Amino acid sequence: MLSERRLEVLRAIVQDYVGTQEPVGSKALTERHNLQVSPATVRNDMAALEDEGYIAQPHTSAGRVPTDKGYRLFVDRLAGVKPLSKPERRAIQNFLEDAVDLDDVVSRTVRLLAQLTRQVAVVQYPSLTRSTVRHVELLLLAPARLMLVLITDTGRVEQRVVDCPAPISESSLADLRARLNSRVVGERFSEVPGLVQDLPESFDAEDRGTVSTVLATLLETLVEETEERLMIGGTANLTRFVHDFPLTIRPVLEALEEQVVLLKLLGEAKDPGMTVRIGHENVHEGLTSTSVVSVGYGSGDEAVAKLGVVGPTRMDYPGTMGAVRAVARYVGQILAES
Amino acid sequence: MLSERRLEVLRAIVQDYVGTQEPVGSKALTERHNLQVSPATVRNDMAALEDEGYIAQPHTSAGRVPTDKGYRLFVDRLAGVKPLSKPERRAIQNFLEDAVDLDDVVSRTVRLLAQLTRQVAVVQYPSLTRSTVRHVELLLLAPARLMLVLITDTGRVEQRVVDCPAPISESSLADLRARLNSRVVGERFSEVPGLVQDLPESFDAEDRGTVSTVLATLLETLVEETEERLMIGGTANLTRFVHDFPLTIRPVLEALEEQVVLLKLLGEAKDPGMTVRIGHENVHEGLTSTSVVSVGYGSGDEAVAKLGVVGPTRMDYPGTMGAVRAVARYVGQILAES
DNA sequence: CCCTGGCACTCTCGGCCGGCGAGTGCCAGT
DNA sequence: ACTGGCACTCGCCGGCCGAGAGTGCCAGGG
Repeated sequence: MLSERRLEVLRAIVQDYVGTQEPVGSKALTERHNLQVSPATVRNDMAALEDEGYIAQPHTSAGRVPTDKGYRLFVDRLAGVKPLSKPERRAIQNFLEDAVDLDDVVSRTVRLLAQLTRQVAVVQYPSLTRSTVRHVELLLLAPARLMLVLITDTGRVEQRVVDCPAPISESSLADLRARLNSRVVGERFSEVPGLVQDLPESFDAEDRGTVSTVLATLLETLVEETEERLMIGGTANLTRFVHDFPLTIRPVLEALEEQVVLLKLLGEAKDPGMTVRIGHENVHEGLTSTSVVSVGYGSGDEAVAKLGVVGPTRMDYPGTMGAVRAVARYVGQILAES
Repeated sequence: MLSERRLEVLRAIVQDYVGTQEPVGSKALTERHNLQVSPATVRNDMAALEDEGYIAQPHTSAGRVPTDKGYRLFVDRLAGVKPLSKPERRAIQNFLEDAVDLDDVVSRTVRLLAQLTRQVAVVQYPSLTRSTVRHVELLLLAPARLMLVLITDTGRVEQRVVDCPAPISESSLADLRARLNSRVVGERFSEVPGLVQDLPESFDAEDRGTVSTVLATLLETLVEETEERLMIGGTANLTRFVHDFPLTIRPVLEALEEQVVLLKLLGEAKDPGMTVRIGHENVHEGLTSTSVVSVGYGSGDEAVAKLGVVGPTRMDYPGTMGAVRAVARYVGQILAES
């Protein structure tokens, strides 16, 4: 067990290192933080912290640098979340309020997060697993070809072209449209399959094939749309670290281009509250020298999706966590209003 | 006027420099290309080329490097477009054929271009200026609130929520939906305003305000959607140049995040055929050390949008142009089929 | 037992120097 | 008009050195 002062030393090391980006030595520590002990004492503490694996020295006789384990202890026990200032919060709210549609909300959120944290921002589109059907529309494109449009309560619209096994009349289609909507509107996606299962039976034999095809496509769309989309931004912020790790930046950019990777990254954080994954805690090997701060956000009491930032392990955790949390809160608010 | 051999020397310099990324000297030139003259002669030619501004030396007594003007001459007069190999073309076709919808086509195209050219790929979504309305749908969300869904012949769907000045009945709405569609379906966007202008007059006074509001929203959507969206990819390829210009990469990444900038970039190329903008020919200051190769592509005989790549001025122009042209061709083909 | 001051040691970093080699410009000769 | 020769210019690389920062350890004192 580490003494109180040693924890304090670790905290000081993390803070200084994050601020200066340079290994921090014992003397500098005692000067900048009023630890009330001599450098020699701090050195002993540092040796102990190093034994425990919380800090490391890049080269013999250089200052110390926090390890992933050190950052972990820091965020878990030593640091709080730094709330944003009132003007900042107001700016967030104003900026998000001007959004005109869902795409705009997400894109504004990404820009906001990237700017606030000066890091790479990732925002998942609101999830559809918990969302409900607002409307299903069917349009005849050709005698045996129609378009299925699905509108969700989160404001997303998806369309699919359906090739029918047989031509269908406008009246039958209107019939199907009406019955379909009366059954599924307002229902959660997961409920839909059970609700439409018996629909084909109530149609004439000639239309039954088409109805089945339409329903199959609808269910398929629901499933596909449950797989999330996301938007990223602020990659230019990565260049701030180019001088330090020119060779680390490439795998990060590559990972960021793989939506699958990012979705998994966000998805891994099971906690609906804030999650911080530090360095090697990220399984994807391109991201082992980055940290990910993510949090769920939602339009109501439930979290519908996640957002977060990706940055170097040497990030300002309290500030970043504060920004992420605040943005998530306001986005949820905006979504609930619309 | 430059002699034939001097042009040949310039071509050799460009080719060697692009290949090696290092300033090329007179001796190396005579060895690698069989110019049939001595290094001394080449030196005289190089001095002449330098006087004319086609090449420059980074430092006294280093080899020569092409200038923007040199590259310009190279692409205009000295280089052809290098066609892709048959296996490459087949791979492109196969990869694009598997696309399931428009988003997928665009996303696959981006990945393909980025991979083929090992540069940053930019693909504009098919333009709507020349496209036509396939269907307009109106859905009642609340008594005085409805959703407008616009479907285009390129397969894009856009939706807007409309707040009406007064409640509207389902029957009036159905009436509006039918009349609206009978007028605009199949028409080009630019024609729509004139076609719907007098619609409000044919409705009862109570609905007239709502009809006007709906029409206004529709026209607004048409205009907004004429402003293009685009997708980019392959930014990780930028890191290949990080060692050479660590400070150049940041403005490039920033520019790439600004859709407006990219749209202007693609839009500036008036020629529907291939356009190459080299270095300072790009007005955006972040991109003055990059070249942009772009070309229009389309589903039929008309170009509906552009695609291209952004890379360092020291790129393999013939190869890049070949890849860009081939991809554009196949995308056009795929779009025409679907 | 914990803290402190002192001290010798290690290593990085920046500057400096000198040699090497690539590449050049010029000139005289064919 | 081309070529070979030659002197010259620099950038690059490796080695060297001194400064400075930081460390570990030890002996002494509260």
